[in-house]
Amino acid sequence: MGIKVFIVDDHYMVIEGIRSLLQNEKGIDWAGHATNASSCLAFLQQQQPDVILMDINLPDKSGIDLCKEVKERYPSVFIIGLSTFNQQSFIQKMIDNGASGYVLKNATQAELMEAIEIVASGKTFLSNEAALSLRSKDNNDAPVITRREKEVLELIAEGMTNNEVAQKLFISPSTVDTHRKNLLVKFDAKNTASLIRLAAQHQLI
Amino acid sequence: MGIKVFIVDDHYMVIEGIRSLLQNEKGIDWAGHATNASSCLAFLQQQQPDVILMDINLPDKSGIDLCKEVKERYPSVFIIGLSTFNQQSFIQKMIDNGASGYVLKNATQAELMEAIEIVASGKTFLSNEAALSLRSKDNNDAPVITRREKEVLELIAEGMTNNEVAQKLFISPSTVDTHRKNLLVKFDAKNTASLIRLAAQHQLI
DNA sequence: TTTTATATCCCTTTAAAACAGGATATTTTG
DNA sequence: CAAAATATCCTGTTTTAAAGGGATATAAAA
Repeated sequence: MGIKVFIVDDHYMVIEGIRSLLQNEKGIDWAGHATNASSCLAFLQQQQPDVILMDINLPDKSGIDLCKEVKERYPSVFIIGLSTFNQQSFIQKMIDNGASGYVLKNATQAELMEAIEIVASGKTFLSNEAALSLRSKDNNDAPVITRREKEVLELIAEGMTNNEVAQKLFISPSTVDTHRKNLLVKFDAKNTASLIRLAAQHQLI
Repeated sequence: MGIKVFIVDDHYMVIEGIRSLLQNEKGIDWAGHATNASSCLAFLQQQQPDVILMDINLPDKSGIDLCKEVKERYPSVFIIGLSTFNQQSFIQKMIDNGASGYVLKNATQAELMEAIEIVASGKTFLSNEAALSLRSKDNNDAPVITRREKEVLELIAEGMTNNEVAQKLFISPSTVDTHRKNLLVKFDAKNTASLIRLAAQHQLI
């Protein structure tokens, strides 16, 4: 009875690749795969694997959100983030949301196996590049913004004015203005243009 | 003697996935793989496969440029673009540079096989989604902007006002305003916020 | 060569954002 | 519980952007 591994990735070729890398490993049992967040959650209602390899980009929901949801419902399942992007913000968010590891898609079989085994034992695994990225100094961290501020930010990014955002959220235009002011301060942005650019760079919109 | 297929992709898992998908196909011979453009070119000096599956994102050079280079030197080699991105501009550029097909990474084995066989016979293959994307009117393609407009756009994204941009570029604020108006029209943006978001989404800033 | 695209410049009015400087109620958390 | 964070709302003023309407010179393409 090996480690039961499940995969969520919207790319069939990546699923096949991982299956191919793991199929001859004795310590690994293939639990199955999903190509989106909802079928992953549906699968988990039936059975829980030991480790989930989870892509960050899924069609219906971000892997970052899915990670949080899965860990809330099934805390005993360990999650390894899987991505082509070696971005500090992604890695940090996955870890924050309960992931036990992060592996890049250009990882070798040995690296993948190492990650699965370490994570299954309850420890944390970061691939070399991911660990480096987390430690890098040119760490232009995204500012911490509240849920409400994020809502407002997204609506502004869609082109809405303060009044429109206010109507949409059933709050006063003054409140929207305040959130906006706080966003400018938090991002150290001079105006809306730089605010949206910074937010986009940090993948917040 | 089947169709000799070579793969260039920087993701080991994708290479494994494709190899796994193709290994039991009788009409296919595995010619090898490369994880970057230069080792792909080095391989081609030794031997030429019939079909190259080529990722658009490579570490040293874009697949789009590599495609052009390969077709110039080895016109008899057929190339299939491979990408997670179903973006019209990418597909078009690959075709323009001599690719005979475009397949998304979430393609099934059947689709991949079909693509390889059709392309090897000298015809062109586009996956369903790619073909749709090429024909779609709600073309999620970046609008064509002039060099000057791009300059202005970048400065706006940095948080500069019209007056500041004008000073920087040694032109009148009125001119900056005109460029700005044209940018809003070209991007079909309601205001600066949506303009910057769209520009960021199209990797223009 | 004539059209088209690009880049430049101007005016006016209205709408929106930025800035300043408050206040209060409700959560969250140490 | 008390402090901190969050979310809500207010009155102003100043600055900037958006929308509408123009115009001219030049370079590139048909």
